Amino acid sequence: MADEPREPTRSSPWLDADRIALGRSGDGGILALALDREHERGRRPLSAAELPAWVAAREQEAQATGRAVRWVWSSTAEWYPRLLAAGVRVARCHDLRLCHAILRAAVPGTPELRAARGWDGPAATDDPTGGDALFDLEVPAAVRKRDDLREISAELVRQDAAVGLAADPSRMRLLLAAESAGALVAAELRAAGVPWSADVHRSILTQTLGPRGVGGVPENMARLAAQVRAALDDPALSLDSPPKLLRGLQNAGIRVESTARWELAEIEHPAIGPLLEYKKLSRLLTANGWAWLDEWVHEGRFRPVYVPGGVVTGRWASSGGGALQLPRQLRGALRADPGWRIVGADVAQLEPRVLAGMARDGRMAEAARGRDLYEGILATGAVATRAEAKVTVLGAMYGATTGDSGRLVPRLRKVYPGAMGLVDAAARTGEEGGVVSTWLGRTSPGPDDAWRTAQARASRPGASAADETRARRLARDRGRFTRNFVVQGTAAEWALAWLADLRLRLAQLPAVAPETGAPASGVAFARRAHLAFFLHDEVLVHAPAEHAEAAAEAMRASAAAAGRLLFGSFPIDFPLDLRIGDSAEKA
DNA sequence: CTCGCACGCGCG
DNA sequence: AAAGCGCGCGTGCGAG
Repeated sequence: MADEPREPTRSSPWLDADRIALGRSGDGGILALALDREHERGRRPLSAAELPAWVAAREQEAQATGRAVRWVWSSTAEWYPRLLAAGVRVARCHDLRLCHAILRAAVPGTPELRAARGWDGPAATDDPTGGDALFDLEVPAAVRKRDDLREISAELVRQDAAVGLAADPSRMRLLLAAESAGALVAAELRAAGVPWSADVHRSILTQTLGPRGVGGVPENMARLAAQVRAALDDPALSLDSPPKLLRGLQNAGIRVESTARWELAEIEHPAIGPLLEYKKLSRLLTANGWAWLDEWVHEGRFRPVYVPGGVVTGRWASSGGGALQLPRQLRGALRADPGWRIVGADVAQLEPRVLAGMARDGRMAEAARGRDLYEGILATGAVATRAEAKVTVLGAMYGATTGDSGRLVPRLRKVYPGAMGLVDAAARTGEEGGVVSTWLGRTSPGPDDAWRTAQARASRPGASAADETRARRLARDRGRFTRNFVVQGTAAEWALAWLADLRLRLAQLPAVAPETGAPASGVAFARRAHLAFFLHDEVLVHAPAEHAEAAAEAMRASAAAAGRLLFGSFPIDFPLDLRIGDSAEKA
């Protein structure tokens, strides 16, 4: 990837800015330090109470003069919530903790960066209650030390140096800005909350599970459980314990190895139908039932905890609330406030599109242009149906070797040698123990000790056949991981660039009067169109009805901008499925 | 009792 | 229809 042609200078409203570092002084106060503004260099001491207004003033000044500000702080998750709580948004930041992790993996030969203490590990606070641990005594000493303005400045110097040593500094700068913007979005998403109707949620639960009976077991589940027990002639059988259920099934003469749905689905037996239905209801009850509602939804808002950079590939993870696993079944409960709309957009086939862009595969880009990518592949005659096209593309990116998918991948290799060459090469690198990088330079972890040991054991003289088999299996497992890493990770980068651009566009839309503002969220910026949900390749915006069209247009424009920012003039497009409605349900 | 793990299944 | 990537979470259950 590093040998790809360089694009001209990358530029975007969220990239270029003067930097102001925020940290703490020895006595625990806050210090701000302008780094790129000669005329106002120097430390400005601030109290915690003064900080939000001072930051807001700087942001306003930046808006007025066109000289953008980038706030450099130890961790967005630790600094930004208190600003948001005071109604202050910032346009740009540099999240030293997240950027440290990227640079550490991506840029070897930076001993100072690697030796720096306190920059690894999770943020000091991802307190689901939104509490402010920043100035609490309970903040670990290493984190307090990390917030010292001198340490902030020193870390930034180390990071700037590391960027200069990156395989492609321009891409790395873009990645760090995108990662940091994502951290802002994550904090804002939590502050704004997902508009959630507990009434709709409850009615879905009652409709599906039935009313809660005695002992709290919903009636429909109790009825299904009774049917299963009757069909198995096992009146005391527990359906909630996989080992017990497995024994129960086997005792009834059903030959299964596990209680997984895909395995049960193959069995013809009167117990299976109600059992599968029971499992489905049970999942809804335990994951997103009445208890979840009580814990996570308050005053019309679901406030999940997002963890930017929480996945090795650069995707976000979540911690608390399960925001990234919300069942589609409940999408109807995600409802706009009165007078507001939900504007939803998802990217069709994001991963194969970024693959085409990375590989500069003109034929694959052609198949994707202006239409469903799978239809485009179907049109080449490589496969017989759209469904085949889909499983084959997924198989190519995941490393399928068997089944229909694995069987058809070689055909794809013939039609799209460029794209397939890229993922095949990534797999080979992984199998050999190497590291791979995304388009912007996020680098995969290297193999762990167990992996290296297994390979070493298999290659010494007199290695057993079992050693060799195990080593080969681990090598292939790792190859599938690195194969997918480059695609999933680059898709995550595209999505970050999309979010980064979109949040600034939405911030330009006018605010509505307080009385018509989203009443429940209690956050100043929620008086205008704002991001409400993000899920890998999908974004929901909560917008005043009169701004819904403008929000949709902003989403389209941001998607186009993200594509250009990553892939320049290469003709790969990222069409959105857009919808405007009262809820997040797809039509 | 708490903790870690496997399972199963939700999401992309 | 399937078996190939990345996650979080609730549950049951055995180890400490």
